[in-house]
Amino acid sequence: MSHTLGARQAQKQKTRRALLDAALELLEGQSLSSLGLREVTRAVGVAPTAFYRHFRSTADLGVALVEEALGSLHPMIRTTVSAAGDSEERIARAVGLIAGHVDAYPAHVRFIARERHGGVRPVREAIREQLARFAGEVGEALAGDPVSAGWSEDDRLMLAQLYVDQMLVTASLFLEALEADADPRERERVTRLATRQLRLIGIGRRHWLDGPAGGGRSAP
Amino acid sequence: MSHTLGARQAQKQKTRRALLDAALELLEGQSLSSLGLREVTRAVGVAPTAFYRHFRSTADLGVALVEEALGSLHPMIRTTVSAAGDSEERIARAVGLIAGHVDAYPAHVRFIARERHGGVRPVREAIREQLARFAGEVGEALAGDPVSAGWSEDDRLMLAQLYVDQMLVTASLFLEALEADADPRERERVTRLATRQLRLIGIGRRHWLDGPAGGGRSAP
DNA sequence: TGTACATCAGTGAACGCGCGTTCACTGATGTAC
DNA sequence: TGTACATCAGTGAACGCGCGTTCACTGATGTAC
Repeated sequence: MSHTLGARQAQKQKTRRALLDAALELLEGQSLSSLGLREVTRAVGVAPTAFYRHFRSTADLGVALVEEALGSLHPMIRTTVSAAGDSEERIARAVGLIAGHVDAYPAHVRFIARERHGGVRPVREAIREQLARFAGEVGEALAGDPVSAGWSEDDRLMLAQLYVDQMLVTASLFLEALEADADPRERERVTRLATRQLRLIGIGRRHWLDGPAGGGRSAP
Repeated sequence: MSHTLGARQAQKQKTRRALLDAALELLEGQSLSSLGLREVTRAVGVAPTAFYRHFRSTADLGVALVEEALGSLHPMIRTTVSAAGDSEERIARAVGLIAGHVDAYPAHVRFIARERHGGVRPVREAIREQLARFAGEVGEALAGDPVSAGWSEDDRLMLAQLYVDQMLVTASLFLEALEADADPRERERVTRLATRQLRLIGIGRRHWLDGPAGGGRSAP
């Protein structure tokens, strides 16, 4: 609360926000690699040249969107993974959190899903970096979980990456359900599917160290 | 062998192939939604208007690429899932097949990964359709596997979708390893990771019907 | 508090360029007799 | 086999349009004294 933004800075932030929001909306129907700078400024109602006061290019704007879309997820990760309750409760909570996040930020979710393998390298790299951080955090959280006690760091990270990818797959199924039709049964179907997939992974997790050699090399 | 293509038809096919190949190559550095018709024809060396003799639009060309990229995968699916050998051998073979496919058709793999959630709806839908067919085939193959004997149709499909998504995740990791650097250790790392993830899923699969209620609701 | 000067977010005209699409065409290939 | 006509893959000129980027600018906000 020490220094209030000057009127100039405040206005600049406002324009920047408007550019980011307009871009995110335009990206519902196209990829970042085809998003035009003039499209964005037109949507906001400023001159095309104003864009350069905020971003070097649309790729640069894309990187800013990555930070925004994935940065807000970190608190959620903690809540999801390290929460209390038995296995079944935790799965239900995780799936519910994913569904809720998709409802709250559909454009962010679509952006990440679309640009993760999209045509703009710096954006792909920013997403990869953020997802790697996520996986690292999930891996740490798993260390504090009795179910994966005694696992090697390596094994925890392997499972963490499986969870992160599974989270993205599920989120994008919820997104499809959200936009394709208003049929609430589709949403229910995705919940059921994701729940059972997490359940199967959870079972694999509980038996990971069984068998003669451990580390998943269990007997037939 | 009944009717050889006339010279005209043969030439047309040749141009069509050239357009598809050129597009696929141009798509290594961008998304379909920013691919220009003139770009493609320029790369092939024909007039822009020639494009219309083969495709209505670049989106239409994209749909053709989907059929090509995913159609060729069906035989591989059978080989992967329903093959003989113990669990560990089958996992090794599956991971090897994925790595080999990425080596053989990197552009196809990138195209599917990129456009699965890309900005061109008809292409997304074609990919979704093909992947659903895959999951169906994998589900059928699982029916003939003693490890998932007694599973409901629904459970088999759940696992099949998990496998298909996992296959795509793994393929795109191999692709990154292929293009990012020539370091063969990266490839080895991906092989190790994918192998262990499949192992964990396999363990979950073997214990799916354990426990009091079955269907994955195993006791803590 | 008032004044003089500096900063800088946003403007608007201008540029050269590549885009998708239209149209009438050419000339090799195919077909009917 | 030879001839006359039909088909149609690919051409090339032309169109209007929106693009990214440059530049000198304006005028409100900020700062120094």
